Formats: sequence, C-alpha cells, structure tokens
Amino acid sequence: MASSTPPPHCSLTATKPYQNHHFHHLQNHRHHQGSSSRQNHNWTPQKVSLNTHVSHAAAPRPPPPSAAAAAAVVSPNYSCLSAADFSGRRSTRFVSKMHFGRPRSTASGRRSAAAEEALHQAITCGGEVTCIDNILLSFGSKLCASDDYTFLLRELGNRGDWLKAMQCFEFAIRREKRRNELGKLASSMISTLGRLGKVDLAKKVFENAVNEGYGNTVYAYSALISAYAKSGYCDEAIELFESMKYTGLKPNLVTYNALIDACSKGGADYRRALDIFDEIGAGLWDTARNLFDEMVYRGIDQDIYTYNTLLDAACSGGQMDVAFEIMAEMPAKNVFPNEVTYSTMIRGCAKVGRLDRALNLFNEMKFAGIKLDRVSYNTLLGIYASLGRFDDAFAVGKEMESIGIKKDVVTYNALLDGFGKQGKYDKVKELFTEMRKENLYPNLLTYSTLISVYSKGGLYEDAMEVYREFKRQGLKADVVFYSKLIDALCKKGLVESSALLLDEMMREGIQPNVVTYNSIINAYGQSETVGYLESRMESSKLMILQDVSDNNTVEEKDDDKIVEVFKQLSCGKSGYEKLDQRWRKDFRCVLGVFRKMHEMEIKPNVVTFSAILNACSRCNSFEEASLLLEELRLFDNQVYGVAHGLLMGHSENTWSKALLLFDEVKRMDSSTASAFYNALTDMLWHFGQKRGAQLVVLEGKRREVWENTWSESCLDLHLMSSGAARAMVHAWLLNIRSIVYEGHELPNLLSILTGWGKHSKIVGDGALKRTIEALLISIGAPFKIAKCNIGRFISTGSVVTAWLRESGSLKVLVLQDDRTHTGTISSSSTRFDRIPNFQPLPL
DNA sequence: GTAGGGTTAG
Repeated sequence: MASSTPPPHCSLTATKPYQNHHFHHLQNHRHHQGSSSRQNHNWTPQKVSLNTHVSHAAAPRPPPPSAAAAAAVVSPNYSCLSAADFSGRRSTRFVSKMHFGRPRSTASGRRSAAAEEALHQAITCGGEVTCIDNILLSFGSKLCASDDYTFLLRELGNRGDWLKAMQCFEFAIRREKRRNELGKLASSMISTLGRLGKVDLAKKVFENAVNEGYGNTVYAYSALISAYAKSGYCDEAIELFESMKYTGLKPNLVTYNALIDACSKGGADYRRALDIFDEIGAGLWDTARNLFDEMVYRGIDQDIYTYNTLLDAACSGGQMDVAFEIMAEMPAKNVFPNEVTYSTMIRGCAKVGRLDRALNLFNEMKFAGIKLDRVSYNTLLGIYASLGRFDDAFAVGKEMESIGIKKDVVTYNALLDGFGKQGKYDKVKELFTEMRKENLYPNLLTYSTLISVYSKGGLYEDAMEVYREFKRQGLKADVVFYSKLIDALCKKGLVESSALLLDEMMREGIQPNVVTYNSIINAYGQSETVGYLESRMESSKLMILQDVSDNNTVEEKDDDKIVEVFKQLSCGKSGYEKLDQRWRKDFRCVLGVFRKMHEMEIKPNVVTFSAILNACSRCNSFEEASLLLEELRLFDNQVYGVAHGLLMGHSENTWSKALLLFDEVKRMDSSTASAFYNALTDMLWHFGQKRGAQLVVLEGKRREVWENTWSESCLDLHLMSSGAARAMVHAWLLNIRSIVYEGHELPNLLSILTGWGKHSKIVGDGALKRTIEALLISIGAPFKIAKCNIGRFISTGSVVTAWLRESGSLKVLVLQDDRTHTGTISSSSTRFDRIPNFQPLPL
C-alpha cells in the first residue's frame, strides 16, 4: 500500500478532485443545486398535516389502505426532498433497504421496557400532529435520557417514518438540558435522516444543534458526513470534514470511514458536469485511496468498516483488480474479511461480468468458514437466476431455507427476473402466485419487473392486470419503473407509446434520467425497413405527444395513461404503426432527443454515445449519419469529433484524439468499454470504413477490452459486435499469415469462437455466427463449423497455411476504407503510413 | 456515529 509516500500535511486540500473548494463557514454552507428550491427551509412538524407513512414503496408489508391518501396529503415539498431525485443513478434502492433494519443495530439492550412500549404506540398511532407528543408525555420520566430516545429514533427510522422520528426528536430535546445528551440525540437524528435520504433535513438538524451549542461533536460531524455519503454528496462531505479543522474536533476512524464512503458514492452526481466519460468511481477513487493513506499517516488504524467501504468504492468503480489487491492485504493488517466483504466483492465481480470469479469467492467464503447470510444467499441465487441456471438457483434457495433463512421478496424478484428474461412466462406466473402464498408482499420492484417482462413478451393484458394490482396497492411508480416499461415498448418498436409514457411520467413529477433517454435513442432504426427518410419530422415534434384518450370509447374511459396504452396494445391497434415507422426511420430525430437531454440537464454518458453510434449503424445514409455526428460535435467535440473524423476518414489529428478517448474508456468497466468499441467499430464497418474499424478493434484488443481475444490457435469473438468481429477476423488472419510467411508452423487446430453473439439474451440466437460464416465464405477461408459446438469454426493449421500461401489471400484480407481524408481512394500504402499501428500485431 | 443485497440503457 501507498503508505510509503506520506501525504502532505493536510492532503485533503491538496488532492485533485476538489482542490478548488474553499472552506465555507457552516452557516454559509451552499445549497445543493436544484435542491434549494424544493427544500422546505422551515421544517416544523406542527405545520404538516401528516398521516402515517410517507409511502415508501418497499415497505415489508403492503401499505395500509390510507397510504395512497397519506402520500397525497404530505406536501409535495416533502416527497421531493429525497436526494434520490437529484442524481439520475440513484433510485429507490437505498430507501428500500432501510425498511429491513439492521439486526446489529438492535444489539444494544440499553433501552427500557417503556421505550419498547412507546415505540409500539408510536408505530400504531395515526400520526396526527400531537399524537407522538401525547404518547411520550404519557410515559413521563419512565423514558430515560438519550438511550431510550435514540432507540425510538432508530426504530422509527427503520420503518421509514422520519416524520414521527423528527417529532420524537423535537420532544426529546425540549425536555433535555444536558449538553452531552442533547448531542447524542442530535447525532442519532442526523444518522436516521441520513439513512432515509433526508439529507437536507439532516443538515438542518445539524446546523441547529451547532447553533444551540450541542452539535459540536465528532459524532454529529461523522453522522452528517455519512448522510452526505448516502445521498452522493461528496463535495459537501469533504467540505464538512475540512471544516472540522476550525472547530478543534479531531476526525476519528468513523469519520474517515464515512468520508471514504462519501468519495466512493459521490461520483454519480450529475453536478459534476465534466465530460461524458467521467463515470462513477474513476475520479473519486483516487480521493478515497488518498484518504486511506492519510489515515495511515495520522496513525489511525483501519478496521473492517474501512476496508469494506474501500472495497465497495473499488467494486462500484468496476476496479476489481484493485479490489482483490486490497482484499489480499487485509489479513496482514489483522483485519479479516467477513460476509460483508465477500458479498461486496461478489457483487463487484458479477457487475463486471466475471461470474466465474464471483462463484469462486463463494467457495472461498465457505472454505474460510464464513457463514453465508441472507444477502450472500440472495446474491448467489441472483447470479444463477440471471444466467438462466435455475436448477442451481433453486438449490441455493433450498440451502438457505435449510439453515432457516426463508425466501424473501428479494429472492423472488431475482427468480421472476431470471425466468422473465428467458421468456418463461408460465414459470413467472407460477412464482408470482407462490410468493403470495408464502405471504410475501410484492413490492415496486416485483411489479416493475413483471410489467416489463410481460410487455417485452407482448402479453399486454397480463401487464395491465399486474399494473392494476400495483395501483390498488397504493404503490407509486418511479423512474426505473417507467424506464423499464419504456424500454420494453421501444424494443417492440412502439416508440410512440413510449413517448406517451415519457410524457406521463413527467406529468407525474418523475424526471426521466439518462437511462430512459438511452432506451429511446436505442429504439431508432431498431427494425429498419427498406428505404429511408421519405419524410423528415421536425425534431421538436417528437416531443409533442398525442392524446390517446380520443381513441377510447366512453365506457372504457380509464383515467390512467398506462392502462390506456396497455388496452390499445392488447387490442393490437396501437394506432401508431405509421407514426412509429416514420419515427423509426427518421433517425435524425436522435438529435432532437439529444437536445432534449441537454435542455433537461441530463448528462449523456458513454452508453448514450454507443446508442447513437448504433443508431448510425442502422441508418443507410452516410450523409445523414455524418451530418448527425457533425452536429453532435457542438455538444461534445472530443467524443463526436473522433467518431465523425473516423467516419470521414480523416487521419491527421483524428487518431491522436481517438487515442485520448480510448484512454478515457480504459477507466471504465469492461462491459461498458466493450460496448463502446463494438458500437464504434460497427458504425465504421457499416459505412465502409473497414480499415478504420480494424484500427479501432486492434486498439481495443491492445487495451484488453475483450478478454483473451486471440492466440495463435484461437480467436474468441463472443463478446464482439458483428462489425468488430469481422474486422477482427481479418486482423487475426493477417497475423497468422505473417506467422506463416516468417516460416513458422501454425498449430494443428485453429478455431474461431462466436458464442451466441453480442449481448445476446436469446438462447440460440446465432446472429454473430451467421455473420462470421458469411464472411469466411466470402473470403474463401477454409473453416467449417465444429460438430460438437455450433458456435465454433475450426480448421487445421496445414489447410489454413495452404490457403494463406495462395496469391489472392492478402488481397481479400487487407481492408480498405471507402473514404479517406483526401476524398479519393489513394494508394493504400500512403494511407497506412499516416495511421499508426497498421502492421498486424505480432503475437 | 461507519461497511455489503433485487430493477432500467449497452
């Protein structure tokens, strides 16, 4: 570890990502952009007419009948307070977790029996303004000091009821005079609010506590830093940490742990409007790591929390190699991996597609004698389910039940998703019935999974039925719910219906995010028909949505746009086929969507870029595609400049810019990176820039975007798109050719693997295989399909050698660009001289 | 006062 290089005296102010942050006095703490207008600055519980729960969708029990009404009663200011709204990547995830509580948090048995009883009454009371006060008053002095009250705060927090917790807190501080106890209460309240994502309120509690003279404790600071961490407010966390210097408070281990957590989770914040490749993890990872080193420097020992937090940072950034290194160094520091460590690592592996390593970790865990807990089991089961290995998944379910952990909603959601992805709708229905028989209540995730599964399968009536049940439960859709549905409909070419839903979600006050828009961009040209662009819609028109209610008969009038959409779809008359076709074909509308994102301050990311390139690949007009890319350069010259330059065959500066871009991509996880290379290569290949495509693909190989792409005897294309794969076949054969001409022998058996094709979710879909088969035939390469593996082409070294020695083989293998910077087909050697890395790579 | 778990685009 980097402890050999001591950090500067105060490394925090010297480190890069936030060096421009100056200390602001707490009272001047700036507000989060976009949040200040929604924030209720004058929080007083008395002003709120409140009912019980604030409609947290993932409550373990279905909300009481009044929940929907309660959600409506609570002022919109409150429902918008959640930090989840600010950052596109965060959803209900962190909120839903809170409801299950943490068993360890109840470890302290210091509460009195009166506290338990008070809690019970608080939970069951209606939530009227005075009810908590009355309950607490009735217990009088039986509730002792901070222990009982912090218990109440925490338990109410675990149930998602921050309003009652706030009331309880205010009651307690009114009656408490000791500064010490007041400080404990404040820290506890801040922590509770932080866990529920109510970071603005947490900050107010903190500031108030500081002003009143009991908030200046390292506990309160740590709690607020942690609250910032949970909502992704890295800058604020750091600023607060730095402000501790001026208070004479010394950060301790917990403070550091929370701050590292903030750095690892803060990258999702859209306010860090850097470039489109500034994805999570990458930038802030250095900060987290520096903090770790700073702890070493200051003599603060790391504990299991520090390590698990740091590992989480590495894993969420897709940096699994680093994560494994860190994990390996733990025992030397006398910190031993626990089940949290393992589930963090396993999830990290699964995220970057290394399921083999994930499964190995499970074995390692068992070997190390670490018991799998609910999280670990669900993680394992989820991996199997996502792979379609249902026997294994069920075996895991059996095993967990055998040690007394019952299947929960998470378990079922994983199974439903897995079967749904494979199109096994009967099984989905069966499982859905089963989970209810087990008295498990479907939650938002369950419903959104089912609705999207059914929509993708065209089972619109089933989708509608589930949706109605979802509404009856009083659950509220969120951005993911809508995005999944929009994506499902886009994939069916129902772009207009998707647009309708986009409109509807915004009317509901749910902001689409980058994922929503990426789905829509991906829909362009999805099922391209012959001919193109006989009509050009103004891009702005795209966003004007039609009102389908006209098409409904009066008695069917249903005041719900989603139901209407399903109704129309299930009748098989969406009424938009014509429009859809137009939209589909008019891929230039992508620009309109892009502009819309810009307007809405939704930052495009690398997936947007890949989606746009894929849309280009589906467009038959070179002029249209190049024009689009050129216009997009106004938004991001680096990224689209490279794409445009390569497409136009500009070699002068383009390649050096491309290399810089590839450096950026290198920082991402492998599946994101390979999607980028696949998309770029596909587009270049599609428009005849085959040399360019090959350069890109070789650069990707050099940077190990696709693992173990080739050896002398085997070319593995299974992670590649058809363009990338074809460019790669040429490169590999040229390389083998050079081996032959150098006088070396080829291995006896040569094979080309295609697998099931790029990101194929359909078992047995051999699109890539068919493409490669056609290519091999067209160049006359003597390969044939292996008998035992239909995704594999094989040949023998001698046959291939003979073919490569034929006079024509070089000509068919060397790729040309249709367009070069001079606009003419010049002699190839000239062009190759201008572009580096042309020579087929030696092995 | 601090750490891990189900969903969305590729």
